[in-house]
This record gives sequence, C-alpha cells and structure tokens, in this order.
Amino acid sequence: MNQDIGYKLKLITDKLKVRADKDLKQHGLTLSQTRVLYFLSAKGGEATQKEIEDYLQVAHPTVVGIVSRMIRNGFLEAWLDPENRRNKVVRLTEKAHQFVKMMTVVSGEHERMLLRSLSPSEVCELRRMLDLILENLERS
Amino acid sequence: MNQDIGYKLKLITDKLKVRADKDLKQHGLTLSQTRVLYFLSAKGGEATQKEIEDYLQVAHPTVVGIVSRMIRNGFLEAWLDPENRRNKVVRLTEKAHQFVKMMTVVSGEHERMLLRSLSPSEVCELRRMLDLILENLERS
DNA sequence: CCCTGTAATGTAGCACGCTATATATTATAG
DNA sequence: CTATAATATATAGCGTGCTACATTACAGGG
Repeated sequence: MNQDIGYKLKLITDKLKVRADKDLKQHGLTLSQTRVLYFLSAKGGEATQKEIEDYLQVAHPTVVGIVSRMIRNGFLEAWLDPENRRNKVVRLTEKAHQFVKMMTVVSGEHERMLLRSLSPSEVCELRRMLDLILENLERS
Repeated sequence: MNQDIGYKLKLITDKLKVRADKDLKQHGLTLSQTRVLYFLSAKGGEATQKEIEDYLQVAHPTVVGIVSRMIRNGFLEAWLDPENRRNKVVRLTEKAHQFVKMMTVVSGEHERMLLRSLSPSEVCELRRMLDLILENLERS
C-alpha cells in the first residue's frame, strides 16, 4: 500500500494543497480559487459557470461553492446572460485582476519547489506519464 | 496551468477517488477507510489512533472522523488503553476482516488500470520521481 | 402552441481534508 | 510533591469534492 502509485499521488496532492493554501491565505484565496482566477484571466476576464466547470473538471455543485465564495470575497461578479438566461456569466473584479500576477508567481514557485530534484528531461517524461494515466482514467 | 504537474496530480487523484469510492460503496467503505483497513490488517488487526494518523499522514481531526464512521458502520471497535489512558486502541471487527481480501483485490485492479499503458520500467521510474517529489515537499 | 427533452444552475447532505482551540492524561523538572 | 510541559484525543468551523434531486430556461416536434 505504501508503494501504491495512487497513494503517493494522493499524499503529494494533499501536501501541495496545504502549502499553497497557506501561502495564499494572506490574500484571501485558496488553490482552487486561483485556478478559476487563472482561467478567467486567460479568457479575457469573463466566462460562463459551465465553462469553469469544464475547465476545472469537477462536478457542478463544487463550482457553485467556489464561485459563491469568490463573489462573497470580492474577486468575482456574476449575472445572468440576457441572451440565454440559463447561463451565469462570471467576471473578474478590479480587485481580482491585481492578484493574477501574484498568483502566477506563487504557483510557479510551488512548481519549481516540487520538481527541483528532477532534470528537465525527467520532468518532460513525468508529464508524459501523467497524461497517459489521465487517459487511462478517462477511457475506462 | 494546464501543463502544471501539480494540477495533473490533482486531477488524477480526484478521478481515482471517485472511481474507487464508487466501487467500494456497495460494501459500505470509502477509499480512505480501506487504507485504515489495510494498515490495521498489516499490523495484526490493532493499533492506536495516533499510529493510524502517522500512517495516513493526515491531521488528527481527520482520523477522528474516519475512525468514528468506521465504528458506526461496524468495521472497527475502540477502547481506551488501560496502561495509558491517553491512547485510543482501535481494532478490526470480525466483519472488517472479511473485507480485507476484497479491498486488496479492488485496489490492485485500480492500480493496474491506472498504469496499464506504462511499461514496468516506466512504472519504476515514475515511483522514483514521485518519491523525490515527496521528499522535496517534506524537506522545505 | 404545447409538451417533452435537454441544458445550466441551485440545494441538501455527506466524506474528508484543514486550522484553531480545548480537555484529559502522563511525564518531567524543580 | 507540585507545577509545567508534552502527548493523545475531541470539537467547532470551514473549503472542496461528491451524488441525488429540484428548478428554470430554452429547443424542437407534434
């Protein structure tokens, strides 16, 4: 069990989340929330809640929670699309834009810390293997 | 962000948990609970709650919850160690013993599914890299 | 035009992580 | 022997994931 790949992946994910959340806490953000920040910023600041769901690859009630907390904390604003009132459009606030760069730096630091004892070719190989594993999970 | 190793690890961990929990649900178990089952079984059926905590590498309130639910569902029984009343000793029930083999089979199937497109030497390499990443997380 | 189906969102309730705080017990220093 | 520190467990409260169910809005066929 200690040698299970799945178990190791879980340990890494948990520890990385704890560290990232700790670093982000002073800004009122969490790791999951920075992923929404990143996605919206890359999309020009605006997206549908459904598009966030597809990007994060989580179930829709999870997105409801994350978006609600980000609205509550002033990072997002949202309204119903008048063209299609099923869609909830979500946009980064001015405040949120100021955090995008910080968030990118922090996440880059974590990534470097994680991989610091691997060579560039090893990192490339690792990425390839993780993609294969993700495919195995999806195609089955 | 889509290329972040940390993000890929998170996606894999989430999807594996969903699949494992689904397969285990019919037996009234979850993935985390099977790890407790495995640990206790390997230790001869009995351990302290603190030892479970050290094995799982999670914060102690998390163990309180998992152990409580396993007691509620008849997989564990617990009592205070009369030698040292700070210790809560936890033991597998008869019912739980009957699930150990099933649990081992299920977890082996998941591991094979996960890794089915990797060669044995790649799996070995992957395990080595994940151990390095875990070390990076702990020594920093 | 209505009826049925699909799509997007929401709510309820749960499991499992966490931090912060409290309590009980044991160990140790003075 | 007593005061203090350390250890193990518990509780409160929160964030993020899930499933199951409900609601609202649009789309298409009859």
